[in-house]
Amino acid sequence: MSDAPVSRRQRPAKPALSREAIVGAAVALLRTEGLERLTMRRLAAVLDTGPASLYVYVRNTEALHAAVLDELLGTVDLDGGDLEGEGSWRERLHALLTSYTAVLVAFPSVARLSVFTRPSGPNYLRLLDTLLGLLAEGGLGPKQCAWGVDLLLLHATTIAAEHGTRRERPGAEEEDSDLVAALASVSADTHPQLYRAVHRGPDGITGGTGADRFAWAVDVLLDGFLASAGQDA
Amino acid sequence: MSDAPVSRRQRPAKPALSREAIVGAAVALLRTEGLERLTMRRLAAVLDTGPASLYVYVRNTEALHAAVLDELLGTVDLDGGDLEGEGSWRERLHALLTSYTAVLVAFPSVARLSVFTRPSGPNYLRLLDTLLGLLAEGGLGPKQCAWGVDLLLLHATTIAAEHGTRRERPGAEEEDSDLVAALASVSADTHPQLYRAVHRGPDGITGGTGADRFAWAVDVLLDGFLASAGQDA
DNA sequence: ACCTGAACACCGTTCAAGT
DNA sequence: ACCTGAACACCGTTCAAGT
Repeated sequence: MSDAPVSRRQRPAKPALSREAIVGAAVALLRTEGLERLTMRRLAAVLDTGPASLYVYVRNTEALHAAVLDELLGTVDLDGGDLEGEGSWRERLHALLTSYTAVLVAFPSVARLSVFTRPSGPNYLRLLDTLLGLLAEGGLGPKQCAWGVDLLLLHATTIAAEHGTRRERPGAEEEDSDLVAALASVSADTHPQLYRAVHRGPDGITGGTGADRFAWAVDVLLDGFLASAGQDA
Repeated sequence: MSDAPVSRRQRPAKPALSREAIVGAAVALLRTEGLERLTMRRLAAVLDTGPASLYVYVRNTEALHAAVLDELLGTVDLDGGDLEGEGSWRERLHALLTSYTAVLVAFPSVARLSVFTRPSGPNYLRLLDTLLGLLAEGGLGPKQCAWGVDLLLLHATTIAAEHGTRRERPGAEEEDSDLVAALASVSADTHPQLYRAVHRGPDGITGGTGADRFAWAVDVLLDGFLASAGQDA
């Protein structure tokens, strides 16, 4: 019996190819190298095969990326972390969106991807359901809930993409300070409004921390939903 | 005198290389081929030279894209089109943002780019100044104006990117109908909130036209700004 | 200073041929 | 059915050598 060749011991057995194995290896590659380096060719190399073999299981690069996004959405904490169902609907909603952005900020390249990729996997559906429940609990009308969920997620996704990108890519910081420099040298004569908005400290156009501004924006949206509900009653 | 060789007549004179000429050709290439095909190599070919020559004037591909974005922002109508200063601040703001999105929807790939590229050119600064003026006219406080401008532009940019992408790329429509199918088959037992939001017609989660939803979102933001101003007065 | 040929180090995707 | 070698048609960027 047991006549598995010794070579199996020396080099780890080449894992059988499967969609699951491919997506798993893709997520691992994402974690170590980032989405930019998650290419069909590199992935094939990791799996010890040629790129052509992947096309049996994955339609193309875009489909691969979508599968990876689906996978990551499973790590979002839907229960509001520490709160565990405690706290007002507004607090739990803040916690949920913060967890969502945290996941994406950890993978800025995926955040960028997810701005333009509508997932449809089970994790995304569960996220939608939970968010809708919180908004309904807040007393929003059906339309405000249905349309608002999109807006909240869009906002959270974009913020995560921006923040993560700034953190990750040196080029982005350059662009940022290009803008900061341009704002600083704006003249009160030609851009009166902008000049005032720039020179106003923490309430100015460049003021506040990312977290402050994120929380502020979420409340703006929620208050806007509430006001909108009153208008089309 | 006049001893320009006849060959000049037969083949149009090779235009002198310059940053201006390069960006001009880049915009032309963008219009005909889209951002995806606006590569250093193609651009060089159009300019009848090798790719290496472009690096004398443009730092890299990213800088080229940023320059192209700057260029396009110049075509946004800041005066609110038909309104020409008529109408309430809210109406003019809607008109301005609509013009902004229209420009970006016409070039979906640039819209995608501009979600993650903070321009700092004169056209962007003028846009900021005009928006700030409209918000101030609406009676918003300094913080609401300064932070709100970002939010409005972010929203408009993202919507344009999404809408344009859906219009342009067949793959996006596939993703979309993947999601529509997933939503349609959601069970009331496992996803009660989502189930209700799906089966609610025009006010449902997939209801309304893009324009409806865009306008609704802008008003949500504006109402949210107004509510937020009351809170931290 | 400006320009460029040629090279380096990559890509995604397809397809005929193998097992 | 699954897998793959090899090819096709591209990329961005650098650099030594030319003008």
